[in-house]
Amino acid sequence: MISIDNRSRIPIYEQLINGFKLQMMNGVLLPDDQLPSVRQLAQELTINPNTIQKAYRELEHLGYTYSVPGKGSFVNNIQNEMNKERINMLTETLHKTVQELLFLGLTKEEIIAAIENMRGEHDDNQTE
Amino acid sequence: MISIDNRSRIPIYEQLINGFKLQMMNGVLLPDDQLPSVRQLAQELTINPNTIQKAYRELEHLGYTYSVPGKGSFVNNIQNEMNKERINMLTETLHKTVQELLFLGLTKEEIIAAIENMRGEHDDNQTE
DNA sequence: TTAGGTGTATTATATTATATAGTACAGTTA
DNA sequence: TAACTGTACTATATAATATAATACACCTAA
Repeated sequence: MISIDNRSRIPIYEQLINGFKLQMMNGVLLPDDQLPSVRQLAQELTINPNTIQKAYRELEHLGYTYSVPGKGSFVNNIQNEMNKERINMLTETLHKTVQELLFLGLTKEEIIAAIENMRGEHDDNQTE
Repeated sequence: MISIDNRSRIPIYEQLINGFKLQMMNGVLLPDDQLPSVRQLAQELTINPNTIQKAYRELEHLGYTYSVPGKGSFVNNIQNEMNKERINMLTETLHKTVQELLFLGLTKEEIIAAIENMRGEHDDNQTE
């Protein structure tokens, strides 16, 4: 279930978009899986249906889903492309982060050692 | 000079805060250095003095600066603490980024290789 | 065929954060 | 004294966001 933080600066509709994107990336939502209906999700999360609608409209516009009036909203088959895009984003973040750590005095060796010591688990947090 | 992006979602006053923080971290602004006056900076950046004031108020509240009415705003002597805090933030970002890259199928070796190949320069971009 | 589900569109309103505008006052300094 | 500093205050404007209330067309199962 997607969780909403009402106190976040990120708008609700954008939290929804991010949440669904994550679920697609992580295989929780597979191609042609149906998303919750606008009204149902609105009721579950206690937010306005128009806000859900806005998120769904944007998800479809971004190519992540397709909507069939009268039936529902469904996941598009673009997992590979999404992963590539995501990897590009993360690689860029990695680059900037390492650059600044280097500037602050850490050495490459220290940074690499930190990575070596990481466990292989996945952290399912939402970007703030 | 601090640059402002009027199209960013980050409010101007927060861009100012981030900009000054960066200048302190990078040694551009040293302890007891004077910040530009509210009115002068407002004129240079073509933004309202109240917006500058808000940023300065927040910077002081966060402990990064101290203000003397009639004299000006000055940098506090907390460089070391700031660097430590910044390193902690960056390390956490590094951790999350690597975790997600691992989840997406990259190997530790690939990630480390990417870091090895980085140049040691510093990228002075502002967080989006 | 009908009832109840689906997405979609529209208009109006409220709320909040942000930014601007204008003014004022007290302290500092040359 | 004049011109600079920070600071405070009220008012207004604007944009983004969220809610509210309808309405319509489509689909599906009873």
